[in-house]
Order: sequence, then C-alpha cells, then structure tokens
Amino acid sequence: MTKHNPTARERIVAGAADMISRRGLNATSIRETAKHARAPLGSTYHYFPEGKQQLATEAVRHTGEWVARRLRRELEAGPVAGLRAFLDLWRKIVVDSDFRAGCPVLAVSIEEPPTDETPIALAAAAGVFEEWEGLLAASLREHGAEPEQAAQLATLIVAAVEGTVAMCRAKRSTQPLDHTAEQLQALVRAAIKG
Amino acid sequence: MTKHNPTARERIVAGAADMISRRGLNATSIRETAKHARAPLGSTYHYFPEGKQQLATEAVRHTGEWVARRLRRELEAGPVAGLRAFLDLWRKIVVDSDFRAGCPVLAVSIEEPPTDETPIALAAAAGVFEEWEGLLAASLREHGAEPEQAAQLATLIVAAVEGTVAMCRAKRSTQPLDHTAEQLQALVRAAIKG
DNA sequence: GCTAGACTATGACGGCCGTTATAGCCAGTG
DNA sequence: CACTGGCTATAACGGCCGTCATAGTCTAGC
Repeated sequence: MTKHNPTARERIVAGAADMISRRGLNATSIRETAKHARAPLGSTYHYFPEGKQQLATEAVRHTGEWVARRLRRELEAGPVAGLRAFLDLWRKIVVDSDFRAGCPVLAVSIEEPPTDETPIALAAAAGVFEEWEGLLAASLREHGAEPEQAAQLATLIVAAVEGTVAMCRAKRSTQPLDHTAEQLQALVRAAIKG
Repeated sequence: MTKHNPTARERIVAGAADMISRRGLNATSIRETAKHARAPLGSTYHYFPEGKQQLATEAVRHTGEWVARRLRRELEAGPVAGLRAFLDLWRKIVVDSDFRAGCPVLAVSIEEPPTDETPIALAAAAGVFEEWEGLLAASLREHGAEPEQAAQLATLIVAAVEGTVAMCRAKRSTQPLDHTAEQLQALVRAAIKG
C-alpha cells in the first residue's frame, strides 16, 4: 500500500485509467469518471482545468509510472524475470477483469486526437512506451545483449504484449498470451546468452 | 480494381472501417459514416437494420478479408515474403495517413461492449485474428517449422504488428516498425530453417 | 402504364456529452 | 472571531448521439 488515504484527485486519475483501459478514451465520460471516484463533477474541472485531455494525460502517466515501477523492481533479478513480471502483470489485468480491461496507454494511442491542437495525451503515451522500452533495453544490455539487438527486442516485447492483450480480449482467452510469453522468453534467453 | 462501381453499401462499410481505424469505434458515429460515404442516414439503417453493432461487425470483416487476401497471395512466395507484405501493408497505412490510422480490428477489440448483449463485433475481431494467424502458421508449417512453434510464432507476429502500429501512431515515427520487422524476419528465417 | 419493392429524404425522440457558471460550504490562518 | 481560498453542489448551455418513423422517389418487371 503506497498511499493510505488516496486523495480525491488520485482516485479520479486511477479511475479514469481503469475506465479508459476498458472502454477507450472517447467512450469514457468525465461524468462517469467522477461518479466512479465518488467525486463531484465540479471537482474534476477544479483539479483538471484543461479538461478531458489533461485527465487522459494524467491517467496515461499514472499507468505508465505504475508499470515502470514494477518493471524496475523485477528487472533487478534480470531480463527474464522482468519479462515474466511484465507478462504476468498484464495477464492478471485481463483475467481479473474477465477480459474486459486492457492497457489505457494503447487505448489512448489509437484514437485520433482533435484535429486542431497538440495531442498532449498522445505524447504522454509515446513517452510511456519509450520508458518501458528503455528499461527493458538497458537490462538486456547489462546482461550481455548487443545494444542494437537490445533496443529492437525491447520494442518487440512492448509491442507484442500490447497487441497480445488486445487479442486476448477479443478471443476471451489467455492463449495468445501463452504463445507470446513462450516466444518472448526464448528470445530474451537467446539474446543475453550470445 | 476488384469492383468498378462500389455500391452505397460497400462505400459505407469501407468508410466505417477507415473511420474506426482512426478514431475508435465509439467515436465513429453513424451520421458521419453516412456522410463520409455520401449516403443518407436513412440508408444506413436500411442496409444495417441491427444498427451500429452490425456496421462495426461488417467493417471488421471487410478489413479482415482484405488483409487475408493480400496475405494469402504473398504467402505463396513463402513465409518471409508473406511477413514482409504484412509489415509493408500496415506501414503504408500508418505513413499514408500521417500516423492517424491504424487497424480497425484492434480498435474494436479494445472497447468494452455494451454489458447486456452478445458482442458480435468483438467475436468478428477474434475471428479475423484467428484467420490471420492461421494463414501464417500454415505457411510456416509448410516450410518446415514445427507445428507448435508455427502457431506460437504466428500469434507473436500478429500481436507484435498490431502493437507496433499503435506505437508508431503514438510516437509519430516508423521506428518501432523497423525494430519489429527486423526481429520478426530473423525469427521467421530461423523457424523455417530448423 | 402500373405497381411493388428497393432506396432516399427528412425530421423527430430522449439521452448523454464537454464545458462553464455560480453560489455555498468549511477548514485553517490571522 | 472574521475571512480567505480550496473544494463542493447544482444547474444550465449548445451540441451530437443511436435509433425510429414516415413519407417520398425511383426503377424493374409485368
């Protein structure tokens, strides 16, 4: 338990991340986000005066940091352990939600931003992906992988896991995750052995 | 050119697939879909009496079949050529749309269906993924890969490409696709050599 | 020519959306 | 005690949504 009494603001952000991961960004309304967090609608615009874009941005960063912390911790035991933790984390989200939830970062990435302005939520998503890749790549390099190979494999891991989670939701099965896990584990082992 | 004079119905489905691939399912309104296809709103409910779910389902199947046709054709020259065609197809969509479009099948997969009913569009997405995996796995087997390895690798390819396309959109760069392409090509070559 | 059925045109229905405004509450500081 | 500033409460704004109904138009076959 990192925070004993989460503030209303934190509850709103965490709830928004969860709802976005289930229904997508556009289908997540600020009204429902507030209700889900037992916060009044007015408070949402008090905490996030720039509106929905800002809330989405913070939800993406919240999830990104949460995953990155777990990844950093588990990578101390090496890339194979880190990969396993990464896979297990997403598997748990998919299974616990009965195949209804996924990754809010992916969800934000695939919804075209309003044409006029800078899509700050999209930029946040790009940053999160880059952080996850960076953590994996650094660990692979530290354990003997070639730098270029490490970077490419890190990208593959993040992309494959994100795609696999979506496939699990569509099929209502964890079989895609089993397949992907097997393949990625073999790849990581080979990369740090060369 | 497969059809010389696409019917209004075909134009609506193709347009819906494109719009879903850019903005997601929930943000794609039937009104705009009709306008985009220069069809009247009333016609949409004439052709798709079961409403939005039916339109989404047909859009998913339309894209699924289009990709499967291309995949089948290119796989005749072997799994490496098929993989390259699959990668190039998505690269073209991402680049031509200036990083705004992606895969409508993925988009439908990550939006929670209305709680009450059978999510037929989601089932269609699962079917499309399965078809793509099946084509790739069969080709891998025909070229000497072990059946289990072929199935796992096919899942990895589909998942990785779907995830990579989303990452490219977030980063507004094709670098993730370059990384993933390199890794997957090496994997396929190794799998059919054993 | 006429009639049936495929398609179009138009408008309405209730409902939820993002956002803003405004007034009230209520802690903590002086 | 007064009062200030963070937070709540409530209502409203214009706008788009999915869906349905109804009437009009067009075209193919008799």
